[in-house]
Amino acid sequence: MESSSWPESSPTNTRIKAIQELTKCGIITNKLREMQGLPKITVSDLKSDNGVVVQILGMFENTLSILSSPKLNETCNNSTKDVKSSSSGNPHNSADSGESINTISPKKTKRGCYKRRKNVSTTIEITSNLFDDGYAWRKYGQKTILNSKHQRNYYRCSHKFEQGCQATKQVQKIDDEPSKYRITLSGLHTCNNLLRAPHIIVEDSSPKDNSVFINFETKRFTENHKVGTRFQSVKHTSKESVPSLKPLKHEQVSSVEHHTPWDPIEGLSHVSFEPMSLMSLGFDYEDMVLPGMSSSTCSTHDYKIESFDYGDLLFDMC
DNA sequence: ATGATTTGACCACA
DNA sequence: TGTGGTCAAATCAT
Repeated sequence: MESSSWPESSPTNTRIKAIQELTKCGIITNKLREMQGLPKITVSDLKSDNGVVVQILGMFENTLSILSSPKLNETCNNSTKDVKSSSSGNPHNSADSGESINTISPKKTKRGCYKRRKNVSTTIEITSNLFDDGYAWRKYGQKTILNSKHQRNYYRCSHKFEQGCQATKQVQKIDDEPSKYRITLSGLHTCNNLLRAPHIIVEDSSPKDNSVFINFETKRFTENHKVGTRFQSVKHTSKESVPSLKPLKHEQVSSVEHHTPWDPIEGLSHVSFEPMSLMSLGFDYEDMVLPGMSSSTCSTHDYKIESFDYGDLLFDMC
């Protein structure tokens, strides 16, 4: 379950440590954002200059190690299926392990036994087409929403079980504007599998992640078959839900009606603006303009609202 | 065979 | 108590 390994359910000390780390991250991230005011930031800037990125990386690693420490898992182990899944690293195996655990804790025999995440970051975007944000999403649910013509689709990060990534995403057509979708991103990607700038993520030894992913429409734009399942859900979603992605020119509008032409940098940074995404990107601006992404294949953002709320902490990324 | 999607069921929260 | 978020078995796709 989503919340099991989240600080919400962790011991106070552990949570405080995590919060401290995240606080530092917020400060450093702000520094980084100030840097973005510069005319141009190159990879070499990011790597050599000031070590900010290195600091961010270190802090996130610290946070993640704190949150994924066995101690923490022990405390969660009693009440969730998430832990058993992540410990096995395989959702299918987890079913088996779940059985055994269930015998210990009868409560877990019940489906849907989980705790909802309340203090997770949420990003709401209104977009007129479904672009790929560089992450691998897996659909886990679809639901009819009251007073809404269209169903809402639920996605989680494909690396949820492998890496305990907590990110989830909801996609729903807007009633008034069926051509547009509201995308709600929840949680931060703690996985290291951002595909958009794979050559940057040199630390990742996984060969599958070293492929450039430019998948705005699975069938038409996927250049690398290894990533064919990325956002595959779009292709398969039924009837009304999420149709094929269409190439559009990009138009980005902030919540204050700020209209700007599509900018690959801006656009992408808004697609995944979580700290982990930013960290994983580590890009040069030129690196952002991927083949096939420039010009007409870019997506349309109309506006978005972002905030990162970690309990007592609020990182306003707007 | 393996992994992704569908869909009914279950539970937390307002 | 109703609604929405998630789980997980069944089904589908590769």
